Amino acid sequence: MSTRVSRKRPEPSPTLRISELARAAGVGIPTLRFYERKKLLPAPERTESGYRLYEPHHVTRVRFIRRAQELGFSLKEVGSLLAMSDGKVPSSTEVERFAAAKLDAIDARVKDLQRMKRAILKLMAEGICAGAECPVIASLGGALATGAPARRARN
Amino acid sequence: MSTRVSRKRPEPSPTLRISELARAAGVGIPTLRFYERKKLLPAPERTESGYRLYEPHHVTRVRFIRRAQELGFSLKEVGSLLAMSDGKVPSSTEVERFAAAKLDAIDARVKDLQRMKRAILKLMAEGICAGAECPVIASLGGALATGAPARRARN
DNA sequence: CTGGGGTCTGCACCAAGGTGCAGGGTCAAG
DNA sequence: CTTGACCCTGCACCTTGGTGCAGACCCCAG
Repeated sequence: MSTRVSRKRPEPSPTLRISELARAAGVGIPTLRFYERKKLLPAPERTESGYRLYEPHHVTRVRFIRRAQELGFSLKEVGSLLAMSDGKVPSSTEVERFAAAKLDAIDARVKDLQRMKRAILKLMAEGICAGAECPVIASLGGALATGAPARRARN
Repeated sequence: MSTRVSRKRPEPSPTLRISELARAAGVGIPTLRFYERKKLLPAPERTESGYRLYEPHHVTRVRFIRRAQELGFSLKEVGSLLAMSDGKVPSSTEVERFAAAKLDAIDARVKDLQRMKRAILKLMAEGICAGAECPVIASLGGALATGAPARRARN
């Protein structure tokens, strides 16, 4: 395994081809091409024959994408985060506004998760609840009796 | 507004028709029919002419679905949570195992979010980082130098 | 120089979670 | 009894985030 780089290329050029990056980052090959189309990965160097040549830090980048996704960020948002970290971003104040917004979003998400956690714990402590009275649902579905905000309504 | 229920129906039957539920819960009408098909909402009563008639607690239920989704639960998972809270669930131990798993998942998510938050704060404190060295990426994308776990690899 | 991997491109397809639209029934008001 | 707002069903379509597949290079070993 991996003897392919073998004695024919002992130079300090630790490039990866797509299958190696895929394996290292734990994703499929089509996914990498997909990320490239979506500009989440830069178009990599190519060999003369057109094979993509990645560098080790791309592994980190791809893993970051996956982790961020698991945290509930869309690929578009991940792209913004990456652009931010790449320093390739419009204005510096914009960076800060974006980052601040992200922080708020994270805090809100954490709070909601903790609310749900408490509700689940309560549920387990009290036994199964009946119908509409369930604390889990009430804790997150509650309109707070402040009337309906009503964000959308089409068709 | 809502004079439709007016003097023609003063009985203690506070039913909602679909547009009212949609408005109250902040979703579109097709979404409600979609949830019904997906068994997230029970098939409601109908009028003689086939109009759906919801009850007030359905508002809570729909709001719960949306909140849970925002927290990163899929509709399938939300369905399990709802089934759990409805008490319509296979075995009681299964409930607990599911709930425990959810709690673990929530904890993990919170931890990652907090990790990302710290990284963003650091990023803001230190100014924009360069390329692969970015603390945001490193904090979440890091393979921990333990070699590649390599979960998937198709095509 | 032939075979078996690996890779390329483009296109089709998938699942989730909806959204929109046509064609038709319902119902209260004017 | 017509009009307009609402509702019904079914079907098509959309976006996101990928997967899979065909057809064709590339490349190294035997």
